[in-house]
Amino acid sequence: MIQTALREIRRGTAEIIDEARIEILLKNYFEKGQTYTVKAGFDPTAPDLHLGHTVLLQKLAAFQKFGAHIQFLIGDFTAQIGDPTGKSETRKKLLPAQIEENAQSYKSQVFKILDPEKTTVVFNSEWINPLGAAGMLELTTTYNVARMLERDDFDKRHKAGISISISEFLYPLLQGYDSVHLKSDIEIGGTDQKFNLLMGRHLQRVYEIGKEQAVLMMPILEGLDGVQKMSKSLGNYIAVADAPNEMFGKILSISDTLMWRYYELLSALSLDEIEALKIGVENGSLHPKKVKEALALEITERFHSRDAAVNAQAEFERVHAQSEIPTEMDEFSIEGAVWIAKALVDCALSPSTSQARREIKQGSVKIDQIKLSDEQYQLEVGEYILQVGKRKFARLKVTQ
RNA sequence: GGUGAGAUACUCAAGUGGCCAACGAGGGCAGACUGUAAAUCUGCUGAUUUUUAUCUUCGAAGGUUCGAAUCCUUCUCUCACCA
Repeated sequence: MIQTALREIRRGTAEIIDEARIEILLKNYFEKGQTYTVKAGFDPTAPDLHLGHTVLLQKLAAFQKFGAHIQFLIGDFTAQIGDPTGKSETRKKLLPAQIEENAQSYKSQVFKILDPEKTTVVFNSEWINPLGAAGMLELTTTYNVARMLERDDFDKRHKAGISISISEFLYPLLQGYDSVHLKSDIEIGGTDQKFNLLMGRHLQRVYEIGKEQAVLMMPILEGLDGVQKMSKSLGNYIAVADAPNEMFGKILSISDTLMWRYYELLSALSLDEIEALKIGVENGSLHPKKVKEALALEITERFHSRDAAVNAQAEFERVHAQSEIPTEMDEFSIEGAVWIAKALVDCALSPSTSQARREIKQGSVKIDQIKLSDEQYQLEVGEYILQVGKRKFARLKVTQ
């Protein structure tokens, strides 16, 4: 039992520090019913969550199955400093109103994954504000500059002569102090958080709270391209708020290799179930596409509903397998006969008429399912279904 | 503060007076093949209904020239070494 739980906990992790401690916590839970706390901190800087963020949530949900109570920490105080992790320059400060708004957005999203009964949402300003100047000063005596500069990103910036604000030195200290205040048993975070996570252990020792948190680090989820990390700025992300059809389609478009990665980090299936799928694909009894569809269904259902997911699948089948048109698409209306390239731009199917002409030349434009080759084509009054490539559709009404 | 090097399209990167809307690679888009997978092959990848054309673009602003990404001046920023 403990071993099964431990396997699930270990699943997909990049690194675990003090695994023995986790094992003891699990043992106490299974034998004596004792619960323990798992802390995870979130910067309320990014209101739109994508699947990359949910990797951590998924792990927290796994912990909840094995007796953990989650301390879902929203770093409203620390957000005022800005986490220096991975940044090459000092971050801009966030306004309190923005922080509040982002925090609310987080709360509404995370309970799609976490069990609210076993979760406490906390804000670190609650205990950092009362700390005051004296407490803050005390905190700073626990660490020194040389060790702070050992940290990779600080080191690079320091050597390159790029400014590091003193307040940024406080960030890891405060994050660590959160663990002191919350008396966390375990803290989880991304691999890039290692330094900050270890600070929690350090400070728990210094402040003598009688335990040192175990640390569990999750890898960064790759985006749709399978190479770079999932991020909004790279455009390779699946947002938690994506419409069901879009979400389903995006998941189905990932590569087979990446699919297993997503299974490992995002699926709620157990390791044994995933292993069974893998074997099925390898011996040919399962088609990889079916397996990917199952994943797409699971994830779409998680953020929407069973019905929405099933519909998305049916829709996908219609549009792509049978190359029919989707049931729903954006509708546009234009007055008077219009040049096709212009119409494509107006329907947001092409970014420019030049691009539209190229697309026509390459045979990717279809009107009512018929390929168009004449780039001078004029659309007369009537209703048309325009298509560019395989996935962009629009319904256009040309009026007098 | 001193000296030197550099800034070219989404990214890297060639181009040192006209053949430059700018080589090449990556990325992206599209077509073929497929399972909207991967791999592979092909085309496209500043804008514009003048499309074997026109306009705008090579850090910014001026200047030289019939003609400038390329030469000159000033400015802004980045990097390296020294202090």
